[in-house]
Amino acid sequence: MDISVLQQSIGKYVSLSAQEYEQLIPYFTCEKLNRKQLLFREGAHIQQVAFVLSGCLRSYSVDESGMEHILQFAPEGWWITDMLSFLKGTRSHLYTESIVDSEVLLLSRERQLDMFDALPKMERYFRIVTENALCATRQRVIDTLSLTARERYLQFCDTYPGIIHTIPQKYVAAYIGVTPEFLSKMRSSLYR
Amino acid sequence: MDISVLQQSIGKYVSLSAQEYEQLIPYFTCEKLNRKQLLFREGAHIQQVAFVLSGCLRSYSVDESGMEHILQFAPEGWWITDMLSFLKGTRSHLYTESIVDSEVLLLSRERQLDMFDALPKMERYFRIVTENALCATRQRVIDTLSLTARERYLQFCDTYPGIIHTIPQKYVAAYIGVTPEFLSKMRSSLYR
DNA sequence: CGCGGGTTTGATGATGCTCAAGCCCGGTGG
DNA sequence: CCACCGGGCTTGAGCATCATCAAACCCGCG
Repeated sequence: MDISVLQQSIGKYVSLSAQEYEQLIPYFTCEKLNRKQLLFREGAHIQQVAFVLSGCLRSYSVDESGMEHILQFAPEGWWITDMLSFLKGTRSHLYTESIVDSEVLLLSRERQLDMFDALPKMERYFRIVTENALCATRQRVIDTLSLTARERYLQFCDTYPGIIHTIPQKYVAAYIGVTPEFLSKMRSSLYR
Repeated sequence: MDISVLQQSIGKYVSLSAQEYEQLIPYFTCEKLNRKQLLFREGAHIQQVAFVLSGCLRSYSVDESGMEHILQFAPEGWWITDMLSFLKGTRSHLYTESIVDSEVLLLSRERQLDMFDALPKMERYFRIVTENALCATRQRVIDTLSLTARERYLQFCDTYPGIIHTIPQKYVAAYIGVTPEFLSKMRSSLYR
């Protein structure tokens, strides 16, 4: 398996020797996912966090009326899991699904904590990754509070120029918090 | 100054010796804040994170129409700052204000990074605090996507039973994402 | 072909906002 | 003690945004 994507991500924040990278490998397991394959499902205890080597995943919740709401997209180089279930051991309220054929590295919480003791630099790496995720999520809260649906769509196009053309529009709608129908109407009024 | 609130917070996640707690003190500076006093303002480079010893703070943004949107409340025992400016050194888009007379400990990013090297347990502590903050913020995103304004209000009452009666209603409105007028109407229709 | 999922379009309706007025109440000065 | 002020909360009328529901369309795929 080619873990160079992970090495690149780690290398951005801490520097590990070749030997330390070797040491890292046994903590992870690799898994291939097909398009639309579920990695984690609602009701389960999520014990793993996934790092995307290739492809793209999404995590979403389904409300009581059956509507999906997307919490996160995870393209190549991103981490994804249900943090709440992963950290607290509660039952998950999220589904995590592969949008296209993907390859992920899985790391269990237990092994992650062992890793933190064995390789303190990895605790630093995850501290920074978590800080960045917190920033991004806070910005999203601000955006949903202060922007209109139209502005949130434009913001999304700005923030994720890469995936906008590779995923169904209805996923964009489920992320910015509107119905697919309304997104369609916004788009038709924008490009005219 | 009485830093037992901080010790209690740290003690929840890592165990420090009395000597290590002593070692910690010089990293922080203490500051008293009056009601409505601004700690950080928009446009500044936020170099510090604040830990609330007593009182309550809030961080909020002001959109171009002058409306305030509250990102976070920080009662006793909580950390607060503009993560984005604090981490990336960008100019802040947030105001951080003391709601009532408060006492905070300030920690600069520079000193925090020194502290991580001197006391790895504190890096672990902040890793966990950040993980928890990420969980909470993600839950908030889910709630704003899947709940109605009425449900978000009830959720808020549930989540923050303590502060609901100590802060102006308009702050609650600015947090859950409705106008003060509409919150008032929701409340009158709820309690009848 | 025909099927099915995604997207579009249109009519209608609910949710939540804007603006304006009035009220309540604690503080301040005469 | 009262008059007055100002900020926060309430109430109401009218309106904008966005959802719902239903129908049609498009297009890749079996």
